[in-house]
Amino acid sequence: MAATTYLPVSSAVTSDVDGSVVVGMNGMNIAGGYHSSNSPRSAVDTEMKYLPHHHHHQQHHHHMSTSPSPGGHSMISTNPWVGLSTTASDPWNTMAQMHAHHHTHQDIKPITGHAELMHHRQQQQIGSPHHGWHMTPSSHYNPGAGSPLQNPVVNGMLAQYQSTPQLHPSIHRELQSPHHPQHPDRDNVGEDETPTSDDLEAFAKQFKQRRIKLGFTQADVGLALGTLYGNVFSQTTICRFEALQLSFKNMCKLKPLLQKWLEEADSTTGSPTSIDKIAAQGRKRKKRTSIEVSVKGALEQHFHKQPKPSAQEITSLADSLQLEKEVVRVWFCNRRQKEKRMTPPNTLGPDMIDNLPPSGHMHPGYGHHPADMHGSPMGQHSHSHSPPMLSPQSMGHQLTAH
DNA sequence: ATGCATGAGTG
DNA sequence: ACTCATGCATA
Repeated sequence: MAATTYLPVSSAVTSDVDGSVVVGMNGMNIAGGYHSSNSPRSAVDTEMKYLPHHHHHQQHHHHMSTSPSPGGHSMISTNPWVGLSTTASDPWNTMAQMHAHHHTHQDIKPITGHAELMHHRQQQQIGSPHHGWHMTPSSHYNPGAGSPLQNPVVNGMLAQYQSTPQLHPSIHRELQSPHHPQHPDRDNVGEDETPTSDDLEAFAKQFKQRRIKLGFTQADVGLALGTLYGNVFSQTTICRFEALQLSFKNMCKLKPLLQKWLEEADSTTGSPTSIDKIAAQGRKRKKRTSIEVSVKGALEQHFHKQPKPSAQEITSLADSLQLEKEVVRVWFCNRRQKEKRMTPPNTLGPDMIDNLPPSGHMHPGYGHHPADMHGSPMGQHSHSHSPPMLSPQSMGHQLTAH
């Protein structure tokens, strides 16, 4: 069933280039191993206690004033460090005030570091995959480690990258308008400008290869991006980038950063400086609910029939599957997102029968049919060149009419 | 490497 | 209430 547990969630930390770490907590600060010219290694497992007191994170936030908030509250935090009241609301338990949102933060980007080459994971204390509401601050292995990172840039945020929010679905990728501001004299730098799916695929592959050769872990890169530009990313994101498991748009956004990191990384090969650190503080987060395989199968089936079930369908479905409605809702959201990734999942269970087209013959690998559904923009990747990713965003249904 | 989750932004 | 970008916690 559903395991609903709340866990503490990390907090922000400020690491200094020279290895000093400053944690925003009362007398708590942990330091990880530091540099090691080349041999990354540093092991420090710090256990943090969950503090019912959220400090608040900042890390980055940007914001343009021009946000027409419906509520009529446009607030620009002049000082990112000012204590913003964290809406500590438990959507699952005590949902009450949902106003007073000062959206000035996204998910925080905790910095975890160290441990990589080695194979020591000491975490994992959960025996049963469900039940329990514990707030265990401890245990969290830290990926990333002392790696040859370099680059100062600390002190709060400076390079405020444009967060590339969905400005608006104005897509116009390959437009060769006669009036587009391009370089009169092209030598085509081949650097920026919307890459194609193939470019991304190629870059991702190259990136991964270089990264590994340089001896960096995905977590390292994520961290480095933070020290480099002020945008920290998790191991997850880097991993997804490499695996092309992000949306086209997201890939495009990240590429420049990773590209730059790559340049920096191998140009400075041999430069010490490493930072790592971690911190955890808390804010509660619902624990991951494990959905039984059988239930997943059922969800998949419904997904095929109706990718976007109505609120009520969700309710009844949740009821019949004995899951919280919210869990089901989120499941569908995530499932939909998956379909939109560059490397979409092949929705097909080994034996997912039951909805074959009347014609009765599908290829091993796909099945689909009515309903509409866009197609996966990009086939796994069979060189040649996959069809351009279409416009990310508003491609509700765009069949690549060949 | 991924499953489930959070939250900002949008309607 | 949904989409999207992201990530903690896991497997």
